[in-house]
Amino acid sequence: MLEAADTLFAQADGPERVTMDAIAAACSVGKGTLFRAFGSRAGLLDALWATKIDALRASVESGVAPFRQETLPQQRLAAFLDLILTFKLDNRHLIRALEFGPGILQSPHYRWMLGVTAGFIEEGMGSPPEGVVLYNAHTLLAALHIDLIEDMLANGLSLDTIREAQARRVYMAVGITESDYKTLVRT
Amino acid sequence: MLEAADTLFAQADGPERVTMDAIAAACSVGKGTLFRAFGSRAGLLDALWATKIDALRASVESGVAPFRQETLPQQRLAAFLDLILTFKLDNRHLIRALEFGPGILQSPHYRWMLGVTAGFIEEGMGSPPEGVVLYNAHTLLAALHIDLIEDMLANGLSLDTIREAQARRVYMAVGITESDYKTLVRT
DNA sequence: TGACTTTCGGACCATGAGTCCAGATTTACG
DNA sequence: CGTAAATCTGGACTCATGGTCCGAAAGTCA
Repeated sequence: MLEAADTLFAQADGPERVTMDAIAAACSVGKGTLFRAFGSRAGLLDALWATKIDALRASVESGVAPFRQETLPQQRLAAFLDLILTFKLDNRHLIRALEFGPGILQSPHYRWMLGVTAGFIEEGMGSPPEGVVLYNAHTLLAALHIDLIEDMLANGLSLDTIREAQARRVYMAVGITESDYKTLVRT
Repeated sequence: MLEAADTLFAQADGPERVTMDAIAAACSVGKGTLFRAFGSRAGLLDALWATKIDALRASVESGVAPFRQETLPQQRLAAFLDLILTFKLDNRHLIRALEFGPGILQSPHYRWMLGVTAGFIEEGMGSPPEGVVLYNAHTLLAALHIDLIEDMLANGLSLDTIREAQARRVYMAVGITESDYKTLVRT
């Protein structure tokens, strides 16, 4: 049932074009059933997102590949954000639908990403000023808005350029110590 | 006419609650007239935004106060972003309506902000790697999404904390030279 | 088989953006 | 002025879409 919806989103040119009626039809099921199962459009999108994101979650939490404990937090963070980037591009229509609805920031999935990101940042920085960790985590994720990414891609930035700039930014957000920052500002 | 709409947005608790019918009624005008004047809801929002943003535009382009040529680009950028922050908070409902609609990134107003931001960054950095200026400009602005700001405010970060973190980030985006960055990464 | 419960599906409702045209208002002109 | 043409106005109407609801179908048990 989710698969049918997923296919529809993947094929459609815009997420707004995928109506609940269309999804119900694609599942050869009544609209009532669809709504009984997911409660609302948002619920359906959430459920879809959940199935998609489980792979990410698993690889991060089971500490394999670039996420083993020995790897520098900076590198784990960079790898994590890069993973999210490709994930979003792979599911751009679904993600677009999610990010245009209100309340993504409250969604458990976003909250999870935020927590992971903040964790890596905290590991990487010493004891940063109050709020900086959370701010940096939020803004790193904000740089991954699908709309923004696609706009950059459509305006001449290559995916690799974006990747590099993002990595650069990660090191800046995490790798610089407070004292480095202070000497920098003082000049 | 725009004033009436503005008042409605300011009073309503959510921008979705402000319907075109309501605006037409508040203007004591027919819906037809409203649509003839602005073309669509998006057009109306845009027109409203334009009137609001003109003040910002003027102060930045006329080079007064924190925007005189002598001021460091970093400081001008920080001042600019801070201005946008307060501007967005002052007009949160309107801005929310804009940012939830698709295509803000294409809007001339956003493009203007992007240009100004990128200009300051370029002034402040030497000759950064291809695409970094644009990337940094985009992501600095992305950190100002009203939804994000309000979420942070609702989760214990004070406005001053956000301001400080933002300033910090500006200096990192602009103030660090390429060689500083490289020695940093190498460690 | 027959009474009772659960689930299904699509007709139906509510809402809000955008259209359209009959009438009002203004302009043009003799 | 008076009248005809041109323009403008407002709100009734269409249309799309998320969400509800109820009669029917299917399942369950004795």
